Amino acid sequence: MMRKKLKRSYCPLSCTLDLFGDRWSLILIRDLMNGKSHFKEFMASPEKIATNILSNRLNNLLKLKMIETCPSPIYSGRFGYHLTQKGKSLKPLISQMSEWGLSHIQGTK
Amino acid sequence: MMRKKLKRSYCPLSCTLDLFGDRWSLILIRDLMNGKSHFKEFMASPEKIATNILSNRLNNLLKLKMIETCPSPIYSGRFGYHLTQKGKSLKPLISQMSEWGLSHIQGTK
DNA sequence: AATTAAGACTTGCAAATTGCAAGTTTTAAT
DNA sequence: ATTAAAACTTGCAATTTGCAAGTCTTAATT
Repeated sequence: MMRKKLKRSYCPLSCTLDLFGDRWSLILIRDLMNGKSHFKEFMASPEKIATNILSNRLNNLLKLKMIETCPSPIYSGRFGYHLTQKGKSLKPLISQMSEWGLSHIQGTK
Repeated sequence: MMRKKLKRSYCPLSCTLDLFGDRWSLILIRDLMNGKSHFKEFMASPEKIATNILSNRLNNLLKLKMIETCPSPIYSGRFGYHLTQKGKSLKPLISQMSEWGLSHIQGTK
């Protein structure tokens, strides 16, 4: 599991990091924002997440209500994941972080 | 150590997470932005970072040139840490993350 | 000059998390 | 009825974390 003890303090920054301050959660949110919605699609991203981590992070994001499952329009009987309003609200944060990377890290694109 | 293999991909978001996408680095940056500069001061924050982690993260941030050491104006012979221009450029990101926490996480203040 | 103390780390080690490979299960197409 | 693909789960070794205790400077006190 990702982390059990919630809230190291009442600081909003620290609390946010407690929720998804790991190396993978925001990568998934990015993929969801780019229209991905299936397990296989997340696995295809260049960062190469392991299946157990992917499964764990998706469950965590579900628990946090950042994403929801819905019947897949592609694979009948299966379902896909998509961002909730709460998940979508991370857009500015993702953008900010991407922009920082673009302007401060060599070789990003 | 924090992580050895740099760059899971060339995505600016992923690269940024590779640099300081952990539970502590941004907490330290926050403290530095709030004027803290000594080991002891970082330890006094409510999140209660362990000394080995603190030491490790400070070194990482030094290596990344997000912070610099400088002769301490308080303790002669000692030194303090302070943000470089690059470190200060994280301000919008920290703000964005804090604001998100404030408006989406119960009990933050 | 010797002793004490505070600041800043370092080390050791157990516990938790991560990553990789391999195995399962479920639904769907042939 | 078989085969295949998607979506997980399990096992396990390696890495990272967190806590306690110890060390090493420099600074102040006696």
